[in-house]
Amino acid sequence: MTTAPRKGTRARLAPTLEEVAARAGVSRATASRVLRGDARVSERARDAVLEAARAISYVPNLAARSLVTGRSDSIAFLVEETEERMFADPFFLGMLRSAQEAVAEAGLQLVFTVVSRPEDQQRFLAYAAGGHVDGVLLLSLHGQDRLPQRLEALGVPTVLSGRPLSGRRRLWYVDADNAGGGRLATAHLLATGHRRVATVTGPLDMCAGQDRLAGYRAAVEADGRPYDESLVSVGDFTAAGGHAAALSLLERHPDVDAIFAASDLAAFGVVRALRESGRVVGDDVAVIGFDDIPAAAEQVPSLSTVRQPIPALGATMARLLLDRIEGRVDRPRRTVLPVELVLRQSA
Amino acid sequence: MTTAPRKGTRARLAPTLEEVAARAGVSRATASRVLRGDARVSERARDAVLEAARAISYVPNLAARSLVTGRSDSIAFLVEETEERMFADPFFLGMLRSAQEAVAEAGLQLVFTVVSRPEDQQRFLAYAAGGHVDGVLLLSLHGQDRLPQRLEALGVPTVLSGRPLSGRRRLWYVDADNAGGGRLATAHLLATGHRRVATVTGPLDMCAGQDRLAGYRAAVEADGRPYDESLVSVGDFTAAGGHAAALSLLERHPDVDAIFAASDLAAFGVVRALRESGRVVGDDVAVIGFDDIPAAAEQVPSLSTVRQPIPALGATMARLLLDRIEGRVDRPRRTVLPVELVLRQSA
DNA sequence: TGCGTTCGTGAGAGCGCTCTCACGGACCCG
DNA sequence: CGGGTCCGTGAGAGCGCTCTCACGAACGCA
Repeated sequence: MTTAPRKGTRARLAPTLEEVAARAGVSRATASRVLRGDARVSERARDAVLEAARAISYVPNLAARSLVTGRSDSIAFLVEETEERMFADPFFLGMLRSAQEAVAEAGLQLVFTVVSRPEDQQRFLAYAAGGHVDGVLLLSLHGQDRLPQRLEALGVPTVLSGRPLSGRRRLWYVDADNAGGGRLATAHLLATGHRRVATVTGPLDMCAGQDRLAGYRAAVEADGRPYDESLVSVGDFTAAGGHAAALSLLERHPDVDAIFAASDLAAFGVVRALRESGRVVGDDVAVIGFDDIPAAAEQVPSLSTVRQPIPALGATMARLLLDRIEGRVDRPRRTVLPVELVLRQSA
Repeated sequence: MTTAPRKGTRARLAPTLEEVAARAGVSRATASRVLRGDARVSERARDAVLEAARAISYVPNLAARSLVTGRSDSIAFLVEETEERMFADPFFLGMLRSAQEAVAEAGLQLVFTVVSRPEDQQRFLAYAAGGHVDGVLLLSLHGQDRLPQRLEALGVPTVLSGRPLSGRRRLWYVDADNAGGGRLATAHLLATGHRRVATVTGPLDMCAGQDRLAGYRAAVEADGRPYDESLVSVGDFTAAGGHAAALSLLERHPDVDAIFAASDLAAFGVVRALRESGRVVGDDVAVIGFDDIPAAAEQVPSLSTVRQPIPALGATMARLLLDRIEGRVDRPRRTVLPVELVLRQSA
């Protein structure tokens, strides 16, 4: 096992189906049928093949299989963020978990890839289009990134997390009702007597950021107020971004009495800024976040927030992609899942 | 593009090398040479092939290539933890980042897989042994888990993060000097006048947990004191585990004046327990952690800790695996990287 | 001028599997 | 008892690529 492998060959010559078949005294075709679980095989042949395969530790060569079937039986979970941001945001964790479960249940392998630099994108494209995966679950799409279009053009089925900003004609996606959530949160703040309701947005090159802001604006205007841009401070879904955005907001409007933050992490940053300025969260200033990550309930004071159905989002993405790969669905489908306002101490 | 694909076929028939060659007016062999960057091709042929490939958006079928070369040009980064624990621990983040960079630099694709349930392990084994990856970087090996042995037996080169507890004969690994780190931290606590120096360990089914404890013990005995098991409280590298372990420790030994925690996350839990019991960290009780994750420096008070060279660990693992795959190294190699004591406010 | 050496190229085998097709035997029905 | 249907099986093609080998042209040197 530890003899130097010649370049380009496996260290150990792997047993082939041919050898299994010979050992079991059947043809390659029959051995293949048994190992793929085809029903029309006699019990005698089945036992012989399974025993032979076990005896020589046979593992099918997936490249050879893939070359014939055109399938790899694996799915990519692709996150276009730096590793740092991905690990910092429990949203990705929840999505990964639920997608992983759904994909595993279908008997496929989920491989997780993070693309943080432009050259990574090119390599991933060749990897996916080269047939290493049957489809891609793509998270965290920014701005005018054409990766989904390029994947689709190369024949790689792709399902996005979140509505893309552009080129949405033929793209498949699963999204939460971001605008509805923004409206819900803002309307609640207005209805509970707050007069100066501000918002710390997400990145505005992402649809989720835009939509949550649009929801805020809709709620403000539905309340018969003018939309005041100075009450809007742009963040980026991170705690640090939320903190900075809140500071600039407090400078412009020291009398702000409620803030809708476009993510829970941003809300944590907002809360820190408020506390540093001597304000009491939930009393002087109400705060509502977005996502309902587990940490939201554990904050002091606990964070009111708009709950995204993260497990359902991941599972729905995975199932939609699998249905598409199997040819059970053939026209681009977009799913929008409802959100829910969760009231705690901060509002 | 959106016509229903027949089961088992790609939605769009991908262009083949044959078509590129025909379009460029050369043979398949020459086209292949150009696309793989083989030097011995005339400029005229090269240009024609590249132009033809571009024109029809040719992407090589990696399954076909892999069938011939026996290589997939991708590496698995495998974490045997639940998704939650993996995301909660910045150690994995740092390892992923540095491994990803080293692998990308060599032109290979890194795929990241998390195995949290026993059935996942079986699927991964078939995936890896089936030739989808050329090697595996395996993190977070617990107890008697035989996965590395099984991978090696199936011909999949594997490099471990951390020395395995058993079957270490033929296994390759990269580790930090855990025992040395434990000794360093404990010796410092003893040298600075602390009289009741306790430890909150990691999981004792992992070598890192055992070794850091062994380092603690060695330092205690080197100081001429008896090794007192009641000063040892078993944790699991998590903050919650550290908190619980510290509570039970404080119950047994209210007069403890220094604690060596086997991970920074555990140290955070210890600090919280101390604070809850009214003790002042760094004053009443000194605390030293292990890892030096970024959050350690940001705590109040900032956490003294044993710094693991996380970027070097990940990069070394990746390079060792790549060297092995290329046949540049052929005998099992184990690398142990030095650690360093970083003193801050907590000790 | 003749022979060896390089260089660029193409023909063709074959990687390990799946899948279609054809075939023989067992079975059922009229 | 003959003609159908089924059922289990094997032969063989071929997926798209890489790589070895052989060949002719161009070049160097004696």
